[in-house]
Amino acid sequence: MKGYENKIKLTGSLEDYLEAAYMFEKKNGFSRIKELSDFLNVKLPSVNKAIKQLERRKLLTHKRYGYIKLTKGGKRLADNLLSTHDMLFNFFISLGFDKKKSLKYGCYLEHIIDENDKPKIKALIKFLKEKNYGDKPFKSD
Amino acid sequence: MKGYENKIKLTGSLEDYLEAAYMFEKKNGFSRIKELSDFLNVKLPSVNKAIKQLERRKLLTHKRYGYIKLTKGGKRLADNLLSTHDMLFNFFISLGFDKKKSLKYGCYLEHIIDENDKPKIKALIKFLKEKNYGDKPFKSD
DNA sequence: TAATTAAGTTAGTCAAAGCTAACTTTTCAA
DNA sequence: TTGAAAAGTTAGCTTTGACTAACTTAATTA
Repeated sequence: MKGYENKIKLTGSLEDYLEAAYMFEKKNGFSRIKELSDFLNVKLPSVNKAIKQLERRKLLTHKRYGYIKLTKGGKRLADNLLSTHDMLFNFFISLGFDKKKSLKYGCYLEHIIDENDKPKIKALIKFLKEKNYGDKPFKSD
Repeated sequence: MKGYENKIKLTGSLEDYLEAAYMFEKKNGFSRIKELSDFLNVKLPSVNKAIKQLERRKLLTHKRYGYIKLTKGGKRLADNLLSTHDMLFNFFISLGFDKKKSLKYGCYLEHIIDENDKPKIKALIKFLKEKNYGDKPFKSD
């Protein structure tokens, strides 16, 4: 039915796995358990389990001992996750936080931020960038 | 030993319980399981268990079937948590988010925000308040 | 003051998300 | 081409933080 949105609701953790898999796939055409393990700083069996769950939800396919590839639906979701991720990272950067902190804070908020607030955040980034806030961090005392 | 800081590290969840208990205690002189349950939207046994953990860590005392009161150390910690909470709430308000969202986003970040970033955030709030950003929310398109 | 209701407690269940240990498959180099 | 190393898998454990069901204590009110 038109207009019907099949909301796939993942946990924050599963969103991280999907997002990372998508990143590697964009770079190399596929991703593997091992690189996700290294990237996300979790052990191989943790990745294995997560990938199985994403497979059950039809967000990706995983050939035993082989490649991981996102499905169409997985890509659609991951695209949105990644753009949210990037947006929030830029948001904190434009507020003057360093890269490490911007990544940390962004990575937490990306799982809970409301879709309706994204335009506002984008507008804020644009505004702050124009003011060069990131380049002229506040003196804090 | 002077200069030695005994870092009590709580989970985000336990921080929420301690913070809420402190809020009620400031208002009424003590807190109770039931009001924490209502306030935090969890069942009575969940509060009970959390309170026991905070008691083990000597952050509060709890008389069976009775009052909850923070210890000196509990108050010191809770004071810091609460001020972080308020700061982040104000931060999002000053960026133009509504109260509900400001609370939500603040409540997530308060458990992970770096102590060193607080002065920056305070400075940002001050700056944004002066510019009246909260009152003139961005047109998002 | 006895009975009912509200609050608090205890025990045990569940899901999420990590882990280790032990095993299997694949890959690569001698 | 074979055998060691790397990658992947499986099973089962652990912690956190919620829950329900059943019970006990305290408070209230008829």
